[in-house]
Amino acid sequence: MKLTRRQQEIYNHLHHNAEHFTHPPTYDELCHELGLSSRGSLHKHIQALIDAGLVEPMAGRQGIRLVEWEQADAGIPHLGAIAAGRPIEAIAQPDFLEVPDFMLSQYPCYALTVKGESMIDIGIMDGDLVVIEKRDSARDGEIVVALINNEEATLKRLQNNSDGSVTLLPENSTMEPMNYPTEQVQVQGVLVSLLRRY
Amino acid sequence: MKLTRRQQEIYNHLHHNAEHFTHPPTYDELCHELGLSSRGSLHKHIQALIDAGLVEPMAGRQGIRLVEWEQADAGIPHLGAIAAGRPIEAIAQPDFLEVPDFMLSQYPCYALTVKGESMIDIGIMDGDLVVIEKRDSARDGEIVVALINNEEATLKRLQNNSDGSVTLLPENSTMEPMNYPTEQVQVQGVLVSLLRRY
DNA sequence: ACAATAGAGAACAAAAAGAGAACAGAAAAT
DNA sequence: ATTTTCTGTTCTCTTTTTGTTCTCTATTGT
Repeated sequence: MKLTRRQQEIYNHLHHNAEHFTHPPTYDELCHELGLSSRGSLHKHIQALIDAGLVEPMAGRQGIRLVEWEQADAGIPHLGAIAAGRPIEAIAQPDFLEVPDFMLSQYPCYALTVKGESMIDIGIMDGDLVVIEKRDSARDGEIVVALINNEEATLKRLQNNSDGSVTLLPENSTMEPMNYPTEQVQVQGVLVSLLRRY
Repeated sequence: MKLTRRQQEIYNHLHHNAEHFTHPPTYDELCHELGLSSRGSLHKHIQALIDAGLVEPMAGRQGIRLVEWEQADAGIPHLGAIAAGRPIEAIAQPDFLEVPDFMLSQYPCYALTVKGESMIDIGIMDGDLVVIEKRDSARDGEIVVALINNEEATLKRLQNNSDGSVTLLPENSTMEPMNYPTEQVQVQGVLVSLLRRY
C-alpha cells in the first residue's frame, strides 16, 4: 500500500521522535505537534499507517508504537518479497523458515524473496531466497537491504561516498548505480546467505 | 514517437530531479519548477511523455513517476578469465550437512561444492553448494551431475540427442557445449537446490 | 496561409485533508 | 462506588488539493 504525502510526513515525524518517547504519544499530543486540531483527522492517517504495517496500535488507550522486529525462537521470519515497492516492515505476519545454522550469522536474521534481476551478475536470481542479518548500518561494499524513502526495499551493494551520500550499486551490467542522500536510504540488513530451489 | 523541444526539456527536468523526489511531484509543483502557470499546459506535455512511454501515470491523484530507465543493451559479453575449456570438477563434501526439508527432494540427496564458472549464466557460482538428487538418468534439459569417462564430474544441462549421443551444455556464454557418446557419460544426479554463504 | 507548438485560464470530479461533534471504555480523582 | 477526565474511535460535513478537460490566444517554421 502506498502512503500519501501527509501520511509519509506523519510517519517521518513518528520515526524521528521515536527515540525521545518515554511513553507512546497520545493522539492529542500528536495533533498538537503536527498542527492538527482534530483527533479524527489524525486518526484517519494513523489508520493508514497501521494498514501499511508501519505502526502498531497499542492495547487500550496508550497511543501507538513503531513496529519493531522480534526475534523468533524457531526458524527465521520470511518477510515476503523485496523490491516490491513496500517497506520491509509492511508485512504483517511472516511465516517462518527452518534454515541450517551454517547459513545464518550469529545475529538475528530474516529472509526475503528476491524480485528482479538487479543482482544477476553475482548469481542472485529472481525468486531466490536470501537470508539477511538484521542491521541498521553496513560497511562499504557489503550487500545490503536498503529502504529508500520508506517506500522501496532493494538488495544492492552499498557504497558510502566521501561527501556523505550513498550509492546503491546493482550487480547488473545493464543497470545504473543510484545515488541518494544519506537520510533517504535506510539499511535494514546485510546479505548473509542464499537459498534456491529448482 | 518523437519528442518536441519542450517535451524533451520537461523530461530532462524530471529525470534530473528524479532522485530527489520523496514523493512523485504534483502538477502544481512541476508547474512552479518549470515556470508554467497553467496545469493544463503541463498536462498536455506530460501526456505526450506518457504516450512515449517515458513516464508512468500514477494511480489516484498523486502525480507522475519516471518509468524505470532501461538502457538499450549493447550485449557486451562478460570477459571473465576462463582458461580451462574442460569440464569442471564437483567435489563431494566429506562431512554431513544439515539441510532444511524444503531444500530437498523426496528422494535421497547429496551435496556438492561447485568449482568453476560453467553455469554462471543461471546464477550458479564458484563455491556454491548444490543439493543433488541421486539418480542415474535424467530428462532432457535437466541440470545434472555427469561423470565423464569415470574421471570428471561436472554440473551441466543435459541434452539427449536423437543419434544417441549426449551433449552437456554449460550455462556460460563463453563456453562451448561438449558432445559425448552415451556410454562415456554417466548421470549421477539432478540439481535440486542451491546454498550459498557470503 | 497553414499547421504545429506553446501557454493561459476556466471549469469540473474525485481524492485527500481537516474540523467538529458524539460515544464508549479506561484511568484517575473524589 | 461514583464521578470526572482523558483517550481512542466513529461519524458527518466542509475545505483544499489535484488531475483532467476544455476553449482561447500567441508564437514559430515551412
